[in-house]
Amino acid sequence: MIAKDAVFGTRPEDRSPRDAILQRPSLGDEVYQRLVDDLIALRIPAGARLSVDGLARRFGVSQTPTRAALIRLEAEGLVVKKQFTGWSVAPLPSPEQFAKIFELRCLIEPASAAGAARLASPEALAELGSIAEEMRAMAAEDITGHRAKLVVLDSRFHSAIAAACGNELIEDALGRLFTQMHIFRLRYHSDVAQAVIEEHIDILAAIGARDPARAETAMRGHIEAGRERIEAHLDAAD
Amino acid sequence: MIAKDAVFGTRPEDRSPRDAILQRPSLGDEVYQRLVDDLIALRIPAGARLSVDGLARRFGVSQTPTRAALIRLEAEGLVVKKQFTGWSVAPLPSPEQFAKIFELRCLIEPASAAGAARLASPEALAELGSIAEEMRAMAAEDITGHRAKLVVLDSRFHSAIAAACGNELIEDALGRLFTQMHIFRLRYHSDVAQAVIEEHIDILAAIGARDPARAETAMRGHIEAGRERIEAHLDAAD
DNA sequence: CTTACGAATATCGTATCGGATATCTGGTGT
DNA sequence: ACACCAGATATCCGATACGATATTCGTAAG
Repeated sequence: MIAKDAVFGTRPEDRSPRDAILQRPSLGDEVYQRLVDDLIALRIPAGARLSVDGLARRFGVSQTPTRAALIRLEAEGLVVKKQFTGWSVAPLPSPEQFAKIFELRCLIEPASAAGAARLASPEALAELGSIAEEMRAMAAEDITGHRAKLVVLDSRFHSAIAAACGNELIEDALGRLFTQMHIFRLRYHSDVAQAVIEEHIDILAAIGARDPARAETAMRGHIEAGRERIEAHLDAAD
Repeated sequence: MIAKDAVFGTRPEDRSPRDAILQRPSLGDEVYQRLVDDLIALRIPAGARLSVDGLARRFGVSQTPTRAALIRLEAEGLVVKKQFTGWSVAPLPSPEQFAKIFELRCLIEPASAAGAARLASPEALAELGSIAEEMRAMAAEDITGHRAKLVVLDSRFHSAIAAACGNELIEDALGRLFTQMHIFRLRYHSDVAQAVIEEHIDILAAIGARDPARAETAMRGHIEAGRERIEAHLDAAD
């Protein structure tokens, strides 16, 4: 894998204590992770200035790891740098850019679903099942109260499929898209619809049945339906 | 655009002197560019250690911009970092990884060709034409003498199509793949075949005729033919 | 109200330092 | 001869101080 997806990894706790001793994360990694958390939760507004000095003081570290984190974030498109002006949070994707995200997803994700149907390990299937079940239970209880959490689980579901398809390049490419999409959806208060949960179960059933063709079409329908849901939501007043 | 493709940009000279005064690149950017040039030309072998101190002395800058460049390169997968050990040039892609590159290209590039057929500007068409013509003239003269140059032009041709398709996300995603592929091809002495040049002309004709469907199928055939050519080449002794 | 100038502020990059860790080297014991 | 262990070395990680330069913003003049 070229770049580990630190945003929507399917198992946040997969770094065992034993490994933590052998390879604890660097300070730069920790600053990066905290900034990612803040950014994808919209705790820092789009366009806000991110001064190296201010962030370093806030996190209690020096400028060296802070710069490292910002450079990584810049490479992922979450922040932008302007010469002699500094870093700032990347502007919100416009609806046009959002359409481009869906265009690319629609090229890649049907194939990732088909690949997952062929190659998913039993553990990966269990992971997918638990995410889908968690979303179903949560939505049955109260869909509006778990808005942010459902959006996170939706990203985790798609990331888990990408991770199971056997092609790390596909996983990386989709990971970048999911981050952008996540921020967009939180900002525009785009809920996870009830239909999403049912579509996830359809996709999971096809993958579990080892039916690549059905997984592919289910995923394609899911993405196109999602695009239409969000466009309808954007047309409505906000 | 999220991340400017600094590897196979179609116009290396598009930074006019006027702009250079208004926004000269940072030292980190310059170090990054020089390292990219060295890496994609294989002037630094795969696996070689890249010490921050050594590179800083070599380029006549301090460690700060050198680290910035290495972090960017790491995010693009050209170098890898090991905690407390340092950076080194990323290992060569294995044939399996190479197949995964083609798998992803085959998902995206037919769509980028179709998009270019719909949206390419006259300037973009002229650019594509000049690249295709340059390759044709070069190959007619002596194909083995211009091996490296033809590989570069091939990447530029595909990058120009990606840039013309109207979706920066597609352009970015493909840019990463082209870099990996370029290095792989140079390392394994995989020539640009005569057929490649003719296939490029077919694709260009379909784009120029504003025929998305034909551009899409031509591109798909081109990529699959390329995969088969390289697999045949790998099977042969090296 | 608009424009221009200059001080304050922040960034970019340099230089240097110390602690922590990996790697290499050489010696010792079996 | 080989495995194993300890010390030396090189490098990275991070902190800090400083100068050069660009941006920003308040203020004054037209």
